[in-house]
Amino acid sequence: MDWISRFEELSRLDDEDRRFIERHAKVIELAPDQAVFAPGKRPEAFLLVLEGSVRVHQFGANGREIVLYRVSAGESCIMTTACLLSGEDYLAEGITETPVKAIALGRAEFEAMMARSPGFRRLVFSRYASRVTRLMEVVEDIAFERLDRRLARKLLELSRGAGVLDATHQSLAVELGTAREVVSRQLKAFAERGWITAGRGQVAIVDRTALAALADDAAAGAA
Amino acid sequence: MDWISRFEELSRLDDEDRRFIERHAKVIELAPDQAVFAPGKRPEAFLLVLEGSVRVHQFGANGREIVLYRVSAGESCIMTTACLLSGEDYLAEGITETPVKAIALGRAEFEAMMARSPGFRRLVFSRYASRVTRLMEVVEDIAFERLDRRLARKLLELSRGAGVLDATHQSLAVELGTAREVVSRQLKAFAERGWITAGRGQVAIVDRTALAALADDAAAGAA
DNA sequence: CGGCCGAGCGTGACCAAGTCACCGACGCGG
DNA sequence: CCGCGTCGGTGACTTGGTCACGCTCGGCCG
Repeated sequence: MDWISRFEELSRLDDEDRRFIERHAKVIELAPDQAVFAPGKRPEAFLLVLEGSVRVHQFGANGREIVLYRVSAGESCIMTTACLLSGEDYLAEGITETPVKAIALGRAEFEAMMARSPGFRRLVFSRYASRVTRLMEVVEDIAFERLDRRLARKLLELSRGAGVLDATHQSLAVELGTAREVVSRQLKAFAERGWITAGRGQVAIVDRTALAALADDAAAGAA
Repeated sequence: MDWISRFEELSRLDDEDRRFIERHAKVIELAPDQAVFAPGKRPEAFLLVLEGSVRVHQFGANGREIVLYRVSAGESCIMTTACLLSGEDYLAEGITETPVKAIALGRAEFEAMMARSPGFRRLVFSRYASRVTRLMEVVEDIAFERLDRRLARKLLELSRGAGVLDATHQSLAVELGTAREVVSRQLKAFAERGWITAGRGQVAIVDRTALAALADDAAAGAA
């Protein structure tokens, strides 16, 4: 039970607060591709992810879908926290991408921690704040950025330095909140320029610098 | 100094907490069209709006702009709170639309209130949560909805029952995060169907039910 | 009073993105 | 080996965004 020491903010709490958490928090484990929460449901507990990552999706009326953000190790999900504290229902859906280990703190225990521990409050709020700014970045992205730049960025982000990336055109479309055909066309254009090569269910990054140039280029439309 | 009684959550605090706020909060007044906060700046205080409303804008690289939400009487701004608590800079800009009266609580006093008063914590969090869900609705809107429906909704929302609405095509474009020409075209289409009539700087709603039908129609594409 | 200028609007041409319909290729299980 | 489901490719068309204009109204200044 040394998960507390893995998180800076938690390990900085005083001993009493730490013991309180250790006594009242449950560690839960989830398989991949499971729904952590879903639209219309009410949250039960405050969640802090210890291992793995959770993808948060928003659905549109027409069946389209977009990934809003991910919650990874050391982070808590604002959706859960927000709904827990305000009593609203979820609007989005959370799905585990990997096996996930998390600690869950019931509503009453969460409120008790908020009352007693300044460090815990700071932890909750700072997580909260960075999610809000992240959401605003998503708005900026879909409202103002061109799709080729967004796709280039996403490819670099998801490949995380690896040369090959497992993703279907459909899953990339969901990441960007667009349609599969659009992704197919853009990937084809990238392939024709020699920046990537495409395989069934995977994309190989060939010219990382070219992609990065497109993604970063502040002036947008040169080349 | 009876502004406390105007807000349910505030008036439900115990006497001691109320007095603490009364002693430490400053009431500030702002003229219309003034910047309350702007990108790159650091927040100084927690703000709760008593009268008037503040528009929160996000800017894109290419000069385009979108209205994320408004903060009106009885509400607090999550941007301010989030940045105050996490130490991040603003990403958006807040502009008063009307004369605004608000109470400001310094950082230290805000943290003290968070520490001592469960009711105050509930107030802050519930505001916070409803903003997050609002932001997610914005994402859904721009990512998945057709522009004609969004414009119809916005016209109904801004007219608030009145028959005539003061707004330039440009200001409507900013509300929706699109370009002026696009708004002009849509308004022309609405006018041709006899739903509105357009004047310089104003739009008169003629057929409210037709607009509402377009806005609400879940199946989207009939007619 | 006339002329100027800036804000607001109209428009056509073009490009980017989303939608629809349909097809072919691959892979897996029966 | 066949059938079926997932994945990807493609053309035709609509919607939305960009660019480059030009017009008009209203106020202001000389």
